[in-house]
Amino acid sequence: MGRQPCCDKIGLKRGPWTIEEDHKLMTFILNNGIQCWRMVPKLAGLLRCGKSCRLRWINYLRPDLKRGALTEIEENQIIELHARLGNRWSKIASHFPGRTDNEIKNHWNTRIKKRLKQQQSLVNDHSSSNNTDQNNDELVVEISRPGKGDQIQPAAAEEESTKESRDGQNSVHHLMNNYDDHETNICTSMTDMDYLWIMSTNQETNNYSSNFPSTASCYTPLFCSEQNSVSTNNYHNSTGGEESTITNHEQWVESIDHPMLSWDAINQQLFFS
DNA sequence: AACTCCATCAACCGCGCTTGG
DNA sequence: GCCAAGCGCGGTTGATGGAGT
Repeated sequence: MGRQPCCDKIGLKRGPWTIEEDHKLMTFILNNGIQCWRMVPKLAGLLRCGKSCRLRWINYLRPDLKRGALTEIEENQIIELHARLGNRWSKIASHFPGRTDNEIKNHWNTRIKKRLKQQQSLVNDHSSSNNTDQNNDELVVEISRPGKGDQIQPAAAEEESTKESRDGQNSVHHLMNNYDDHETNICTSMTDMDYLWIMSTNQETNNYSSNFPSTASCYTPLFCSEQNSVSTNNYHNSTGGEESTITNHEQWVESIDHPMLSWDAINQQLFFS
């Protein structure tokens, strides 16, 4: 016999999450951590499948999420990484603490793609006027590549990249050689608090349970970190259809009761009751 | 003011790999 | 070793709000 099915989907809620559901999930995970997503909705009192809970936590509720639009520097780093890694969004996102793969994927599909297209058409115009037969894909990457240490302004970067393309360098190879330098710069915007949070989580496996401190109060300072400040979230009120507003996760954490229930205890309750 | 179009992004779907019985 | 379930990932969809007419 294998395991029990993840969810039967009958009687489970779908669509946008309400503030009540978010609160339940957030409270449960802060109090108990994550050991088994399949059990989370049951134990948290949610009519959602575990997969949906996991997605909501990873993409929206995680306290270490970095909110706000991606900066131009981040955008350029994404372009670099995409040139190296392709559509491996989770790998790309792992280089941006607090950013999710979904966020980066959406940003790529809605903005960067467009930006590259525009740049490519500019390059096409330019190259056709110059009677050159260079590879357009290479040019796109080169134009988008930030200068070392990301200090180069866009116009200067374009000038430099144009110069490089004239020099006939292989851009992807060039990017790979310089990647380590850029990688170290990606994290420079992190605050100490961000760092503490990251140090307390297992970034490789996304496994929060093993390193999750046992009290929610441990996280309160993290929510106060400026870099981590959570923007105002709008929710669709399930009862009235009216939108209600919550400022950030701080309020939730403050409101959380702290009767810690370990996963061991939960397992005992489940399997020995 | 009303309507249409478009951009954005949260959420879902399905596939493939991993893990446990 | 096999098979079924869990999980993570990438692609896609649909709801929403803003801009344009």
